[in-house]
Amino acid sequence: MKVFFKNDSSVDFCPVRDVFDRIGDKWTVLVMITLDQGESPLRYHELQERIGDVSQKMLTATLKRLQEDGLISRQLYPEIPPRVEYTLTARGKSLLPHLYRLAEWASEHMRDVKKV
Amino acid sequence: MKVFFKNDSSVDFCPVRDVFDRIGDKWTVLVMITLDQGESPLRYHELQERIGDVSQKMLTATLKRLQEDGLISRQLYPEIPPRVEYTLTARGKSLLPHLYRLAEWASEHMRDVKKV
DNA sequence: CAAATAAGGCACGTATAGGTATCTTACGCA
DNA sequence: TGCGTAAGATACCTATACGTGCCTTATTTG
Repeated sequence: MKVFFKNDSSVDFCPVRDVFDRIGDKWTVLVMITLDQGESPLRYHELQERIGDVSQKMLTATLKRLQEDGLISRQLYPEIPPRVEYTLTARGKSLLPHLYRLAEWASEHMRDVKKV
Repeated sequence: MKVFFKNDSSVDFCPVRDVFDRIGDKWTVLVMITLDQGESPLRYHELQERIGDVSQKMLTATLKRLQEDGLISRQLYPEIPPRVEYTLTARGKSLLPHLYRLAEWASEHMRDVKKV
């Protein structure tokens, strides 16, 4: 498998690098898992409350980017006040098992590993 | 499975958050995979060349942290000039399959996902 | 008429991750 | 006598990820 080298002559196609550049930020994975654990669609403020310590600015930015990438979908109900519901797309769901496996690994090993 | 909430009353134990805080930086995963793909121990400069665009400062810092966390081991041969070899530990190796699965997912999906 | 409500937008400030450039050590070799 | 070599250390600088605080909109309710 071709995994990552930037200086690999043939490519600027480096899966490992790409995926960690994309989801390695502070909130993306958390938002995806929160959506997965909620009973399907979650509204903006529900997400904010469940995650707890995410700022409004970062939650907005994270949701926007996830949507642009086709990992979540955004449904706007033009009521007053507005209602917006977020759901994982099929592509988003397809990523989750891998994240959970990492979480399992972490459960078993992170206690011994230095906290950030 | 308890995955992540910081405001979960019982814990400051949030596997997903922990593991991404730890390996979500720019170089950690790359170093681990480079070690895995090399024929076992790799020397400092070999790592630097294979990765290609890592700075000396960041490679040193990344290796040091990986070693502190028991994910790689460092063998110093006190010759002149010095020789240092890095290897994955058992714990380090146990993390790799999960990283490869993420890479596979990325191979299939990242082309459609916006690049950083 | 004022307040509340949901989902943000926007300006500003800071902390830190990461890059660059220079220095060190101890020896063999020309 | 001075250069090359491997593995870093250290000081300095910058870019950006992230946080904070205030503003907006359109309607309903007291």
